[in-house]
Amino acid sequence: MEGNYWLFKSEPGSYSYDDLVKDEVAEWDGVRNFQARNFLRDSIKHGDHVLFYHSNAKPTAVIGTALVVREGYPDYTAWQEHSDHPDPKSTADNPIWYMVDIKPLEKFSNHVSLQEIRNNPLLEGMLLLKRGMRLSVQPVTKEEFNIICGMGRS
DNA sequence: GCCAACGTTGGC
DNA sequence: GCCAACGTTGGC
Repeated sequence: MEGNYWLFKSEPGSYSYDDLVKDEVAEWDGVRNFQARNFLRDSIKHGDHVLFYHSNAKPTAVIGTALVVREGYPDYTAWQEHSDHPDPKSTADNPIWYMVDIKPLEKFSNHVSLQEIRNNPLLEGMLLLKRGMRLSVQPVTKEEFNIICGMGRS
């Protein structure tokens, strides 16, 4: 039984890879999309590997990797009225949104930009490259994960 | 259950 | 800042 691989998007202006390094562990809260929620709640397991991607950045790129250290549990920021992502429909008794905890693993010496990913024929199947793909939590294959790690170390 | 309006994401 | 793509909401 082997772990799975994921890509998490974050806008560096709100939470960057360096923030993760500083915090040592991050609660991946604030995801408010049902498809991404299902991954967080049902599929992402302790020990799974994560590509940490900066969206809305210059350039947009995979910055490094992270490790899942806690499996899906209710995103309590949803029922905190003054959090960044309140959702009054979610309650402690009946949570709608979920999150996981991650810790930093490896910061790449070479940030792997979206352009480099596009230019690599081995990665042409990546979900990230699909038109209109906006999922902030998405699966990647082991092969894609390893190829991007290789590019990040070169 | 359809679909128009609206809001958000995210690359450029 | 623009705008295409997509998700969500709500009237009917």
